[in-house]
Amino acid sequence: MMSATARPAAPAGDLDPSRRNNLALISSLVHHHGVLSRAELTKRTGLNRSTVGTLVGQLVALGLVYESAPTGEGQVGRPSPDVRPDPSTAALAVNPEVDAVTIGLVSLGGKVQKKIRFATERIPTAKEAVNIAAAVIAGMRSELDASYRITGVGMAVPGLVNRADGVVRHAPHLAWRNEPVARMMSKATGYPCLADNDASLGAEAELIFGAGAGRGNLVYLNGGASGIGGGVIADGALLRGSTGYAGELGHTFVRTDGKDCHCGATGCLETEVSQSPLFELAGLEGGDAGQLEEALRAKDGPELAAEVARQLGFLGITLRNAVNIFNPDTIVLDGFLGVLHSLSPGTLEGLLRTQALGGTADKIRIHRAALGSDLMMIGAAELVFARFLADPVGIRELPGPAAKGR
Amino acid sequence: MMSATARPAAPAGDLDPSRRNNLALISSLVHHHGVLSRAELTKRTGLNRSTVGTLVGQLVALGLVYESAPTGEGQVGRPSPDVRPDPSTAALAVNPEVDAVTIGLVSLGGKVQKKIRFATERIPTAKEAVNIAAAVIAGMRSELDASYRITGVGMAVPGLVNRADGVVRHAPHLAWRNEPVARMMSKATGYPCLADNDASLGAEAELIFGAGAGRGNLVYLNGGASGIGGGVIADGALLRGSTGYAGELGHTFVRTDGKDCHCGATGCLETEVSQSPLFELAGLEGGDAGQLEEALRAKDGPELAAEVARQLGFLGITLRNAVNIFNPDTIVLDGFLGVLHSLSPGTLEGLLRTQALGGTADKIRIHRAALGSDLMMIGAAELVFARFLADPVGIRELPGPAAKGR
DNA sequence: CATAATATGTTGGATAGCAGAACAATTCAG
DNA sequence: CTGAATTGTTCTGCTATCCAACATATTATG
Repeated sequence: MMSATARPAAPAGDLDPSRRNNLALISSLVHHHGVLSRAELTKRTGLNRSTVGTLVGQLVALGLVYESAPTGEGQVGRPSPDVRPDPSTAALAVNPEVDAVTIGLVSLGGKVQKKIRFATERIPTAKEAVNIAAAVIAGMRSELDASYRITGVGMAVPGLVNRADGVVRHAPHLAWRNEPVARMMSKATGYPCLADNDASLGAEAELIFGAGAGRGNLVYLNGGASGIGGGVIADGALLRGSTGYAGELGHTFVRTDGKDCHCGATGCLETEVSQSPLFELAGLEGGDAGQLEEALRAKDGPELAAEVARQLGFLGITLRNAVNIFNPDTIVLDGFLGVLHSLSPGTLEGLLRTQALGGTADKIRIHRAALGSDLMMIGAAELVFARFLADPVGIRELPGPAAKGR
Repeated sequence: MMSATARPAAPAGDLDPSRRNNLALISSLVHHHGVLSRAELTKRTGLNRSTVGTLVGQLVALGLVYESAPTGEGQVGRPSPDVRPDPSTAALAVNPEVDAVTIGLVSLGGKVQKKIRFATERIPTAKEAVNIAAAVIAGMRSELDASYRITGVGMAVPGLVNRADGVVRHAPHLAWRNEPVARMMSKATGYPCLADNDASLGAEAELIFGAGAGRGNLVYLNGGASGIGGGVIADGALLRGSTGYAGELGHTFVRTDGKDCHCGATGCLETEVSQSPLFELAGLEGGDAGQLEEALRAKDGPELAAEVARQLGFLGITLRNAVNIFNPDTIVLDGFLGVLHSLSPGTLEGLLRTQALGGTADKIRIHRAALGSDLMMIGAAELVFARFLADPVGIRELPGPAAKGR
């Protein structure tokens, strides 16, 4: 059996493409849903009972899922065993930031098993970030070898990243340029490694496990110390673009005669909307979004209200553009953008209702990010899982250290 | 053999999904390329020679393609017969505008066989547009029945259209609201009918047959009497959005304190960039983009240059946003936007080079639309073909008049 | 508490679609 | 005219799936 999916026959990984396809389908369903009975799997895939049986059996043998005793829920008929993602299959996640490198261990199913934040005194270079991550991973090594099957390392980097080759083209706040971080990380850890933009991965994580679960059109905006990052899920798939740099909503034009932005343009969202004036008004030196919100809620006043309104106005322009362009069902705001939104609930919704086209704005749900600080870990791990789940049997050909030239 | 593509098993149209998939693959390849030898088909699909043989045979029997004598090109070995789209399989295309309704006959392979522009004195209502089109089609009926197999009618409407149900939610320049045009057209003609936004269809047509052929990331902008429409191809697929209204780049924010737009917002591209001042400067009362360009080229002067620069500046802001968000490889400008661009070549490229992120702007090609006035016909027909090619065997279940309630 | 009804896992053919091998056809090179 | 190269054609075998019959486990019913 052979079904040529699109391009010159995918390098047949030993298995019939039909089988590979169906294996990937089932393992992805289980991974994304957490628990799914075999009966539900047959319904969702449309495959025959007997076929699902053999497929699940194969996945169990591969260590991707396991079957557990049916949770008798009072249904008539023979109970169907629960199929769950096998948490011993896992991926490592790395997220370099301005002031820290965070390393995580995420198991299949999207659960963060471990998270280590390594604070740095200075902004880490690419080499330093890789070394820190590699050292932490080396420390976990015996535990990993004993209890987990590590499928690879995923990196979430705040900047322009080419997912295909794992090169960071430019990460302005980290001052990285043309750093082949995936290759470096592979060499340092021995695991295959993939990298992508942090906000893109955040968007995917929110789509699969978070606020946008089940929705196919999601706009994700994250506000942090390193500016505003954006990721877009359009019609169920992450927007990548021709060279992989799509989704940079932080540089949407929002103001005529605005300030100069480091990107070369003027009037970018990122120059008008930032967290530093908020931290100042809150009387804080630094901290995370939660601390910021707490401090701001305590300190009320016209000055604060004006600043919040000003920033929300510019954010609203960006969202109005995004709604007209993407027609999303869900908008997810993370970091201090989520704080802004919750300080003045309804404001953004109101702006969209009057300014966006087609009167479809009423149906858009604006959420704060649901996954919190685990988001980047889950997103980065998903980078690895996605590739793994697409072909659970075939020999992985990630740009690992053992990979032959290409 | 069965491969569950994604959702609850596609309603098996009688045929094994694997076979259906491969048939669709081959017919699409032939449709998009025009001519393809059987040997090339085996290479592109990765399927076995023998399999391609049976598949092509089946498509010939279905009347989708035909094989013709090999064009001996001096290649060693047995010549491979050419496979071409069968032009007797065709679709009808309808494009209502402010001042006319255009009806076309487009055959498989994207060739416009016939095009009739029916000028109207007033802006047509939805009912009038449908009646005009139905009358023209009725006039062609005997010819159609004799020489063509019509697979359906596609409509390209300047406004927000829901492709799924063929309802025009709002077409401001036509003053249509919630018009179920697909259903109306089906009833009037007896053919299954589909409808979508004109610019979206233009983008698809340019992707498949025009300036963006082969590229997967394309931003299409069309400037006409009815404002500025946009369509985006992201990673090979048209951007649709949750309710099908994505791509409205004409309402990108480009100016603080700009004029009010009919959409409810201020400072939209469409309010700042329009063709009427250009026609005034050219001393024309009306006409198409070609006439406008000719007149403007004859009439030089600082006033004109200033207006062109002003409009290009705002267009540049929109493109800069679009480049940051979509990271496209191709930008296609149609209508008077194409004229603007060609009057001052290099201006937009320069703006993007300095203002867009990541230094990838150099690789972006900015084109004028290649397909000219046939564009909407081809795009609208493609709407029908796409559905037909996806399952050439299965009984079509378009919302035709014979379709049972749903 | 036994039996019926229902839903689901399991097993053994049957079928559809594709690959592969052997052979035939057609062209170019000398 | 012969050999090499390429591709169409035919036939056989394999694989993944579906289908039908049966087995199993639970709830509903008297």
